[in-house]
Amino acid sequence: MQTVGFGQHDHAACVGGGMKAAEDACEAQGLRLTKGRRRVLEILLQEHRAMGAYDILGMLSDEGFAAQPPVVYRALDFLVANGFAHKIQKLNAYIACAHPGDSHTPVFLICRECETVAETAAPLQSTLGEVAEKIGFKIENTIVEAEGMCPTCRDTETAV
Amino acid sequence: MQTVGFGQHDHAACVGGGMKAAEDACEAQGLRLTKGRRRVLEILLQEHRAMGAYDILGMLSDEGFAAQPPVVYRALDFLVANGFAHKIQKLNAYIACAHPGDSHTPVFLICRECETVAETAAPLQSTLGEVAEKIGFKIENTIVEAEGMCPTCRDTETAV
DNA sequence: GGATGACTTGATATAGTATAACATTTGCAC
DNA sequence: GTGCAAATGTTATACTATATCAAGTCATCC
Repeated sequence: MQTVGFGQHDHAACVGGGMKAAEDACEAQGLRLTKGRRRVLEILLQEHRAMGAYDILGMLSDEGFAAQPPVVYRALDFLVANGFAHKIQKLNAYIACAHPGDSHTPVFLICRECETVAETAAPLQSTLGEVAEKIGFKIENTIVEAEGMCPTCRDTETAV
Repeated sequence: MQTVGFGQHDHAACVGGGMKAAEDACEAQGLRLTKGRRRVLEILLQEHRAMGAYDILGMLSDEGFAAQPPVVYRALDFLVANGFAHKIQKLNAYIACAHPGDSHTPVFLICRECETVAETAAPLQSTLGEVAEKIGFKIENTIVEAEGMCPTCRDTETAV
C-alpha cells in the first residue's frame, strides 16, 4: 500500500486490474492492444500520475523502444479514444483511467501545488463541491468544457 | 447585429461594454490596463471567438506593435488572471469573457466541427445538459477539471 | 499459399504553444 | 529626484503535437 492520488489503495492490484480491464475491453471490441500501446498503458498505471507525453517517451527510450514522438502520441490517442486513459487539458498530461470499462464523465481534481490528480465521477448530477469535499480537496478554480455540435453545424450536417 | 456564438446580439455594444467593464474593474482594483493589455482585450472582444495566442500576435504585428510571444502571453495572463478573458484548454485558445465583472464559473460549449465557443454559466447547480439543450447544443464530451489544493498540500501549508 | 486491404509502426521533419532570462523603461510613493 | 515595484522589450529556447510517407503486420478471401 502506498499513497496515490489523495488516498490509499493496493497499487499492485490497481495496475493488474487496469491491464486486465484493457485486455478484456480490447478482446470484446476487436481492438489490438499492441506492444507499444500496452507498454504505455502499463507505464501510466504504474506511475499513477499525470504524465507528459515526453515523460513517457523518455521512459520508452530508456527501455530501448523506438522512441519518436509519434509513437507515444499514437499510443495515447488509442488509449484515450478507447477510455483506458484520459488527457488532463490543464496540464497537457495523460493519466490512466481510474474506472476503465465503466462509461463515465471523468472529473479531475488537480492540486495546483503538487499537480497530483484525482479522478472522480459524475459531478453533473450532484454538485462538484460535494464530491471534492468528501476527499478533502479544496476547489479554487474549475474548468468545464463541453464539446459537441453547435446548432449551426447540426443543421448543416442533416442538410447534407 | 450579426451571428456570434450560437445566437444574435448587438456586437458593438458588446465590445464597448466589455471594455467599459474592464476599465471599471481596473480602476476599482488599482490594476493597470496598459496599451498592450487593452489592445489584446479589444481584439478578443472584436473577434468574439476563441483565438490562439499567435493569431493575436499576428494582428498586433500587422499593426506595428512590438510583437514577440511574451508580449501576448503577458497580456493574456493579465486578462485571464483578472477575469476579463478565459483560456479554452481544449483549444489552446483565449476568448473574451462574456460576463465580465460577475464572479462566475464559466462553462464553455465548444463545437467540434467549427470550434465556435459559447460561454454559459453555473452548470454545477443545474445540470450541464439542461443548459446546453436550451441553446441547441448537443454535448458529446465534457471536460471537467477542478484545480485547487489537495489534502496533503493543505496540511503542509498550514504546518508552515 | 498468395493476393488483398485495413490497420499499425518506423522515421524524418516541422508546426504550434509557451516560458526563461535579463536588460530597460515606466509609474508611483516617499 | 530617489527608490522601488511593476511592466515592457528582446533574444533565445523549451515544450507539446502533428504531417507525411515508407514499410511492416495481420486477418480474410479466393
